[in-house]
Parts: sequence; structure tokens; C-alpha cells
Amino acid sequence: MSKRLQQEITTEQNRGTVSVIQGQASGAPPTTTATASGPPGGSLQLVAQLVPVTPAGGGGGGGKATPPSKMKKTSGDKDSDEYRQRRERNNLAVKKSRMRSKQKAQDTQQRVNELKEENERLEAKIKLLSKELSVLKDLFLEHAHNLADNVQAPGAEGASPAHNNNNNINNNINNGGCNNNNNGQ
Amino acid sequence: MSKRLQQEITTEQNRGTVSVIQGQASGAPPTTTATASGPPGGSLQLVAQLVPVTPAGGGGGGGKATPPSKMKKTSGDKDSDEYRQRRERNNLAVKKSRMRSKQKAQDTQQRVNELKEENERLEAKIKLLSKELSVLKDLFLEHAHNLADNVQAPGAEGASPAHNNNNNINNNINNGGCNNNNNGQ
DNA sequence: CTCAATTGCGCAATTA
DNA sequence: GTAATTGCGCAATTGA
Repeated sequence: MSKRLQQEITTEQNRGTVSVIQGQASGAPPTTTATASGPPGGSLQLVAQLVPVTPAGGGGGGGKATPPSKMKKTSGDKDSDEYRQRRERNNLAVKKSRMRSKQKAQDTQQRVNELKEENERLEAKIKLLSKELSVLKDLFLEHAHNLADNVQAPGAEGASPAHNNNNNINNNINNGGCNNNNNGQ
Repeated sequence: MSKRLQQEITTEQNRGTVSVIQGQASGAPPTTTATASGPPGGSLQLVAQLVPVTPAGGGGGGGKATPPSKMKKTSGDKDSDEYRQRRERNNLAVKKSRMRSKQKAQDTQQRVNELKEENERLEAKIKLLSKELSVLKDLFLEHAHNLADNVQAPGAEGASPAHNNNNNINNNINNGGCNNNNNGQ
């Protein structure tokens, strides 16, 4: 009931008519009248201002004077209960929809943050792994050199075993060795 | 009261000033319109509604129009040019703001997608690196074994200095190969 | 204090 | 016919 006083009033007022108004009801927004806008603290209540409704509209235009008897119950255009009811329902739906929309946006933003964190973690890990790999490779090379030296020195005997190994290695590889890692955030 | 004209109409038709309105200045969006809410395809309309202002009954009499006699130029509250001007400005600002807001949301969503992709890439890389590491590690172990065998076989002769290396290497490997490290950035 | 930007809200046209 | 969306205008706030 009190709801419709809001915008309509203003709206109407646009054209110059008056209206009544009321202060805020429950948590709702404070509406105010044309003349006095009651911002925040609103205490007060309503002030009604009636205006001389001049019958002949004149005003801008058109005039139409009171078309008094035209208003079907059904689709009584606007004053009908039915209309009001629908409006209210829609308003509710709108509110809900907007709320969800907002929430979704928020979630998305959060998702971005999470992904960014994850990303950093992954990059750090890559860095680490790369480093390790690098170290190992160096060692490997060094080792190879040493082997070469040794092999040459001792004698023709020890053929380096590193040949058929591929198979075995592959198996191992498939197993994935030991890279497990857990991380929680 | 006549509210049926509601906003748009009111807005434009408001005081008779017609106005096709809107020219948006700043590079804004291309909207169409003449009457504000022109639905898609807008074709016409607008004429009709002057008439029906269903007065409705409620309010009693209905009428409307003609702002009584109060219309200061400044702050004439509603009919004032100044008011209208401000409204228009605000409407424009609102539009702009909303546009940006929407755009931002879109960007954010896109950001999520990009980050997701990036993440996948990073994970793939990690997997690859891990595999390489694993291979190298196995290779090392194998080598170590072979070396050990070879060393034993040849005889007590020349202890190859490589052993030390191996040990070190192994240690390193252990650390390096399977280490899962925690502690996030 | 003015003014652009935000924000909550209701209306109406669409869409599903 | 209903609920959900979406564009829009109004008004109250807020931040420069």
C-alpha cells in the first residue's frame, strides 16, 4: 500500500499534480515530497498538499477532463488490484535478479583473485623445478666428463652401461617418479 | 491521478516540451530513440497515450495538470528548466556509469578465462618439468649402480673419484627430484 | 556549494 | 500466465 506512493508521485508530480506522501515505512526508502526533500534523518511524516485540481486540464495540453467512467476492473489499467499485485511481484523479482547478478559479479571477481594466487604458486613451482633441473643437468654433464676421464684412464674394460637403459628409464618415467605435491592454499 | 503516462512519457511529454531528446554528447552509446523506452524496432507510437489518462479513480478526481501556480524559474522544483537539465545530465551519467559497470564485469569474466588458460599452461609445464626431472633422476641412479658395479669389477686399483660425485649427486637428486615443497609464496 | 558518479528502486517491455 | 532480465528514469548519496 504505501509503496506506490513513491515514484508515482514523483512521476505525477512531474506534471504538476500533487500528491501525498509519506515518510518511510519500514526499511524502505525515504520518499519525500517535492517541496521538502527529506534526506536521511527523516522524521516526519507526511505532508499532503493538495492542489487545486483544475478540472480542465489545460496545462499542457491536453485536456481531457475527467473521463470518469472508464475503468474496467480487469486491467483496470493501473489502479486495479491486479495490476498492483503484478507490479509488486515484478519488483520482487527484479530485486532478486539484481541481487543475484551482483553476487555473481562478486564471485567472479573473487575467482579472479583465486586464480591469480594459484597462478603465482604455479609459477613459483615452475621456477623451482627449473632450477632443480638445471642443477641436475649440470651435475650430469660434470659426471659425464668424469666418466669419460675415468673410462679413458683405467682401460678399455668398462663399457658404459648407459645404453639399454632407455627402456628401463622409460618405465620409470611412466610411473611418474615422484612428483606429487600437495598444496593447499 | 494519472500515472499512466508514467515516466517516459512524463519525461518527455512532461511539460509539453516535446523534445526528442537526448543527444548524447560524450561519445556515448548509440541509442535510439526518441521516446525513451523504445523497444526494439521502435516504430511509432507515442501518440496515443495522451488521451487515455485514465484518471482513475482513485484519487478522486483526477485531474492533473496545471501546476498550480508555482513555478519559479529556479527550483521551480519540477517544471523548471534547471531541473530538467539536471535530470538529463544525471540520466546521462547513470547511463555511462552503468555501461562502465557492465563492461567491467565483462572484462572480469574474460580475465577469469585468461587466467584459467594460463593456469592450464603452467600446469602442463610443471608436469613436463617433473617428468624431465624424474628421468634425469632415474638416469642418475642407474648410473650410480653401474658405476658401482664397474668399480668393483676392475679391481682395487684406481678408486675413481667419481664416487664422491655420485654421492653428492644422489643427495641432490633426492632433494631435487621428489621434493614437494610447501609454503606458498 | 556544484557536479559527476554510484546506488537502490520502481516501471514496463521482453524473454524464457 | 508467471518469473526472470534488461533498459531506463528518478532521487538520494557520495566523492571530488
